[in-house]
Amino acid sequence: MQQGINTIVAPTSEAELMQRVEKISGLRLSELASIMNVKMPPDLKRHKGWSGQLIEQCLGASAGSKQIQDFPNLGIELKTLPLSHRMEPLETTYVCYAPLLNNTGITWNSSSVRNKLSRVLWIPIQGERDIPLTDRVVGSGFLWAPNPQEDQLLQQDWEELMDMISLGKIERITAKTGQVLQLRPKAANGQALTSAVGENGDMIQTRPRGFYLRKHFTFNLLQSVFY
DNA sequence: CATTGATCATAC
DNA sequence: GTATGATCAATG
Repeated sequence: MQQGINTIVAPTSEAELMQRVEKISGLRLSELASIMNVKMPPDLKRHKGWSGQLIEQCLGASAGSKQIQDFPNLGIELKTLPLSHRMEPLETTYVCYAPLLNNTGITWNSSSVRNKLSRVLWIPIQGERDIPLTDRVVGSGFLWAPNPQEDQLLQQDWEELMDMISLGKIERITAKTGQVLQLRPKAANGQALTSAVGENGDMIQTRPRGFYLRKHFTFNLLQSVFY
């Protein structure tokens, strides 16, 4: 068994964080779970965030549901990325909860989306469903920050979506809206409701939403990093 | 068969 | 309910 990576202490530097990232690269999820003394679920059907939380623990990310980056002292957000054998993302990437109310005054620069995506540690993980969870291998994690073009695309979509939300057009937003950023339901189930601005500026109840990165966006950033 | 809309676990 | 970690699975 590997030594020295079963830490829960937050990394104090980027170099320290990346050393830990290198140490878990190439390991199967079962090996990682064993090292961390975490029980493995049979699959992800009822444990969708399991691998993400396992990696968090391995790297010493601060747990919890706080609206901050995973490594606040380093300004780095952690995201796992399920990949096919062709190195293509298998899922969209959740970014953050979408504010539906009281969002006047929020700009792209002060938005949660930009804050979360300003610097991301991506950890690729084999994600194909025919590979048993236990055998899926962790890939080489890498640091990424949006380049000017990516930042502009994200800003465009964010502004379009936030405008619609502010103007009471949230029910007109579908997952098709946005080139690289999507707004989709984000809740425990379809019955969950939250307040939002309606068509006439009134208050309506709607499904909570979250921001997600489209797969082609994460695919492209993978390409730019590895080629 | 890719995508959209729905859903699962957990902390507070 | 809000927010974190996400993937599932019905549907077109």
